[in-house]
Amino acid sequence: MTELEKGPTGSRRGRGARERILGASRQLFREQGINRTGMDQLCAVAEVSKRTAYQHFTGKDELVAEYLRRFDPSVLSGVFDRTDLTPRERLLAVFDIPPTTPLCPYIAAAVELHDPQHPASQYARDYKKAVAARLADTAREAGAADPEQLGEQLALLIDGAAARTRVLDANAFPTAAAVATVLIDNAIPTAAGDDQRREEVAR
Amino acid sequence: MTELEKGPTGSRRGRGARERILGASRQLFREQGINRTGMDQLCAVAEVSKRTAYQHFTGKDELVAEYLRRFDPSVLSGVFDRTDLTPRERLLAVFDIPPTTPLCPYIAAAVELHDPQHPASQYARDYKKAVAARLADTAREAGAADPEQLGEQLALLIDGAAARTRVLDANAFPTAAAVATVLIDNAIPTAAGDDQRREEVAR
DNA sequence: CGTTAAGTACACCGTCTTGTGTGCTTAACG
DNA sequence: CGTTAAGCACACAAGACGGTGTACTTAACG
Repeated sequence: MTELEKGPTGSRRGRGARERILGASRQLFREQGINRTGMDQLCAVAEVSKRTAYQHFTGKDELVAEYLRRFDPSVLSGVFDRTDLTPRERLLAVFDIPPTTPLCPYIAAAVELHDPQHPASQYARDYKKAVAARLADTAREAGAADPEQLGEQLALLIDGAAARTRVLDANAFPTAAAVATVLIDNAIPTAAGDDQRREEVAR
Repeated sequence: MTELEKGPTGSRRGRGARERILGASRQLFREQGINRTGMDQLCAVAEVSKRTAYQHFTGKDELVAEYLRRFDPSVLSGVFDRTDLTPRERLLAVFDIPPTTPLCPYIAAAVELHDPQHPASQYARDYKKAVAARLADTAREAGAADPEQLGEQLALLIDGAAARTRVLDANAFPTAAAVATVLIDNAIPTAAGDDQRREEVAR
């Protein structure tokens, strides 16, 4: 509302309520899920009175949507802008996630909220499409025959790795990376011949 | 408890409570999710008194676990046993799901329950591993170079398609099938030469 | 200093949630 | 027919949930 939203001038414990609320959301929604996190607990962790929370957000739904909007998928957004990598390397770097990743809140939100009309669900959809588009752009840059298709395929691999990691409680991104290598090398005409490709497939 | 659990002799409307409860679970957990389905509503749909429900299941948790155990993923279990298909065709048929599929309750349960220790979460893990193993068996039968790896990769594609279909509200299985084709043809030494393979990739 | 906006404390509401306790009816089976 | 187990109706607990009302304090800024 005011232009003083970010960076509480003096964080005398009290002034930066909105940011503290969103910080607590990030922590609790990841640790416990959205539905299992009550507003009471959230406010307690954020060290914010409940009244204040409801002055910043009309309801929990709006808070959830904003939480997703604010979520910075540091891996992806960072990878796409790295100029030290070739486009092909960037496509593969997407699967090189640190093991401490909290795991795709967009999928979690869509499943937990269970309502495609929910603002957060809509945003999750938009975000997923945006990632696929970014991947397609990079694929095009890398000279892929059908960039849109490759982008969609790689996006599917990311989601598959995320979902499988969650269910199995074991990192599935290496498997996804292996598949990605095959797809990329098949889609991009490189100097590498069929022999090398076949070797990478077998690995 | 008794040996009369399945097949109510006379379904005079009243006797087969347990089956009706599980039937209602299948319907409601899919339509609304687990957390958004209360025991009151579930009992109403099942036409069962709440007291009866709690005599069959010690709590909702146990009901959820049993719901997952009973879930018949008709597509997968059917596909693996089809003798009219070659192993390779069976691996691809997995992605040929009817559009009316309710979409992987195992992933949904793992996300909704948000507790890896929950019986249902543990079963989901077991099930996913079993599917990967079945895929690996079929891959071995088809003569794949590294059946375990191919099985794990195909399993990841299935989960990716399921998750992505849920989030985007659009069928992602065709994309997964396209990737599967590439993987399978790369992993299985067939009479088909590299030229044909390259064509399939471009499609 | 005085105004104004931000935040606080805390009680409270209605609703929904899982789960029980009690006493009754009904169907199956020997 | 009489026993036994399955099921039923219904009220009720106890707590979590999202959300509000009210009156108060504090910090920033001109």
